[in-house]
Parts: sequence; structure tokens; C-alpha cells
Amino acid sequence: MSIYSELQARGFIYQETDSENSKRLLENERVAFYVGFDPTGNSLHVGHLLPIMAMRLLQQAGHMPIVLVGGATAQIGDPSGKQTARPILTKDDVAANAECLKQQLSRFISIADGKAKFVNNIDWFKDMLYIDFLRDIGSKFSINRMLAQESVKQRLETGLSFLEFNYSILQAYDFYILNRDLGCRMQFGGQDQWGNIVAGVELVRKLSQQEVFATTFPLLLDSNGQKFGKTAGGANIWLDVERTPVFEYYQFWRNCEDSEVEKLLCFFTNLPVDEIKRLAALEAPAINRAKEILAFEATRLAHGEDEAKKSYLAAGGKFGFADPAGKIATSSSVTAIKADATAGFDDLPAIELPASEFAGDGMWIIKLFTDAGLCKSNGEARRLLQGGGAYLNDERLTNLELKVTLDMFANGCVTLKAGKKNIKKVILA
RNA sequence: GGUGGGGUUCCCGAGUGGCUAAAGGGGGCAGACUGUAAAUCUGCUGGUUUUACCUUCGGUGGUUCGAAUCCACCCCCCACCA
Repeated sequence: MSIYSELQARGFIYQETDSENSKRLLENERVAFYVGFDPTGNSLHVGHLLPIMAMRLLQQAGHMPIVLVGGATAQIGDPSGKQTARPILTKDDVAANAECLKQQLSRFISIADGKAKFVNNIDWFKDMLYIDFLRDIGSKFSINRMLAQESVKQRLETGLSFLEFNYSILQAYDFYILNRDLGCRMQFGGQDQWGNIVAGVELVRKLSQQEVFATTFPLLLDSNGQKFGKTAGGANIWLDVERTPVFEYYQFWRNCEDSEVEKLLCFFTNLPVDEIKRLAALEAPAINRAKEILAFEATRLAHGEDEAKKSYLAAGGKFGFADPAGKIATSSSVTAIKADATAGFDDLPAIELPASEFAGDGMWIIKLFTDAGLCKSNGEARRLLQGGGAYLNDERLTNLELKVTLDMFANGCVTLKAGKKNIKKVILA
């Protein structure tokens, strides 16, 4: 399958400036293309993954990814798709964040031996004179057209500063520079970037008389219309294990909705499309195997085969395996793992607490739930118990005054659960 | 710069002196049902040493036995005019 058909079949293509020529270009030439990232945080989250997976596919097909870090533009904040202006970052923040970004990206695309280029737009904006910019670039933009942009129109309702208004001009200029200096001929980005991206295509045409192309990805939403990549709780699922432990990362994918599995497998795994269609068409409860494969594959890409295996076994041990006999065919390496219900116990999320806490009268159960990180406050833990959602060693707790003592530990360990899915082992230190 | 309208708990949004930790909705959490799914129903949704106390209604100060609610000043947002 050609790379273009692959992208299309997997649902990556939402809008294109020139479908026919993009296809021809991607199929017949080695193309330098760029995707921009805002270094606004020190970790990527699942919401960033769609363009990353696209870059991965394109790179595997022989194309050259240029990762643009928006060091300059991050200091402005893109108003597209945002309700309100974003806080402005310092230069040091941006530099540190850019480094984290590069490191996390390296799990998905090859960055060694110049297989991918990293650029920072601060490099061409920092010495730019305002007058020059206005004359050379500003003159190419029509305010009338900019005002007609959907993203701008929306912000006009609530207010838009001149600073933010300039964002699309800066992004357009990025494309111009990358085309001029690195021969970049395509830009990919989120659907919300369309206006900015098209502005770039036009600017390149006006300034360089070059034809360049752009494609946007669909915006992923969950069933509630929220941006994809948040937990139910609204917290982001990060690629940084400090923020999102691997087990939780795995569980995020494992808990996707039935109706989403096919889409998610297409976007976030490397499995062939026809296999995905077959897996996603499985009847309940076998559909759960598709979710296991999704979780395993997505975790494998982000955290490596070993970590993915641990999470698979830990989750399977706790909740059961969807296809323990391995009857459902798949090209995923998950099939090689023996579905052993006890093997993953050690890899459940755990916290160590000093044994002295449990000596004598023991530790108050409410405090234990809070200290273990399962509840944000004692009040929340109290409510959890009152609502019947708290478990100690798989027994439902009702006594708010319970003290956890050393004799409740088996092999130096007790298991806490907040609800059916949030598990934490407490290990004596 | 002028005039008018606003800033309430995660979000939207009621509340115009005590009955207000603050209606209602959304979101979230938990329970039941299930397949670690969806839908549905139920409970909960500021903190603590929990029949009580503490913190919260843009900020500061004041009036009052008592303030999200009244007064003064300040900050910010929106609309129209300039």
C-alpha cells in the first residue's frame, strides 16, 4: 500500500490543499515535511500523538520529518481553537521543554543520523526587525481575509489581542523559511491549524513562487466531545512516566469505548488496516481482545516492549484476560505472552510506606487512601468509603474508623482499591 | 477617554443582609447492571481532628450582632460611542 493510501485508510487525512498533487508527491519523491509543536509543557500527552504517529508513518515511507519547535510562537500563544489567551512562557522554559519534546519524540521517530531535523523558529524570529517584517511579510496578508477565518471569527466574539492575531502570520513565515532553507514542501497539522497552514502555503507561493502542500489531521474527540487524551477525570495522559505511570497509560487505552477501537488501532498502532478491521468487528466479549491489543501496542510504542508486557500481565491478572487461549489471530507480539494471571502482580502500581506507620494501633484507613494517592483529601476518602467504593485486599470497607495494622499485610503487602479500577499496592518499607 | 453591563465553587450559571459551603445544569467520582465497554438508574462532588470548626463568591478596606449580598477605592473583562 502506498504511504498516501495508508494515511488515507487509517483516517489521518482530514483536509488537503491539493489532494492529487500531495498523493503524487508522497508516492514518487522523498519529501521533507514539517509538523509544528508548541513547547508549552515539559511532556507530551496522548493528545499530541496523532501527528506523531503520522510522522512515524511518513518517515518509515522514506520521507524526512522536520520537527518545528515553536519557541517564538509559544511566546505568543496560538488563538486557534482556544477560548482564551494562553500564559506566556519564558525563553528558558521553552528551551527546556523543547529538549523534553525531542527526547519523547525519539521513541516514535528515528532522530539519529539526521533522519529527522529539529528546528526552532526563535532562530529566525529573534533578530527580525519589525519594519522589515511588516514590509516584506505583512504586505502579503489581507486583513479582510484574516478576519474571515473561522478561528479568528470565533475569537472576535470574546476578544483577541493583536499579538495573537499575528500568530498565523508567524506560522506562515515558518513554512516559508523551511521551504527556502530546508526544501520543505509539505506541512501537516491539526484541523484547527488549517487557517494558519493555508496562510503558509500562500505565503510561500507569493514569496518564492514555489508550490507547497498541506494536509490536516482530524480532531479526535471522545464521546463527550472533549478533546481526546484526557482521563475521565480530565487529567491528561502523559508520555512522561513520572506523571502517568505505565500501568495507567495502558489502562487508558484498554478502557476505550467499543465504538472507538477501530479508529484508535488505526491511528495509534502499526497493525495492518485489514487486521484492524477484523479485530474491531469481533463480537462482545471478544472485542476486549482488540482493546488489549490496542493497549499493548500503544504502550509498546511509548514505553517499550517490556513495560507493555508488564502492564498487560498486571491488568490481565487483575481483571482477566480477554483471550487467554490465544485463539484470535493477530500480528501483535502480545500473542507471545503467556496469559498468566499471577505473573503481573508485582507490576501493579505500588507505594512504599514505613512499617512503623502500621505498628501498634495501626494507620487510619482514611489516611491510608489519601497517602497512597488514591484520594486527594481525607474528605474524599471518607466519601469513597461511605459510597461503598473502597476495598482493602478486595473486601469492601464500611468502617470509617478502621485501623490498618501489620497483621493485615500478607507478604508485606496490602492491596487498596478505589472503585473497581484504581488499584494501589501498599508495600512495607 | 465617555456611557452602560459584568467578574460566584472544575465549567456554565442562579443568588442582592441571617434559612448559603452557596439553586440548577455540565463535567467528575462511587454504587447497581455489565464485558475493565456503552446506555440507564442511585448517591456523592471545598478542607479538617466531621453533630463542630476553618477557608471560598475579582482585590483591599469599611458598615453591621451577622456580608457573595450594603458602602468606598482599586484591578480585570465585555458592549456601544470617541
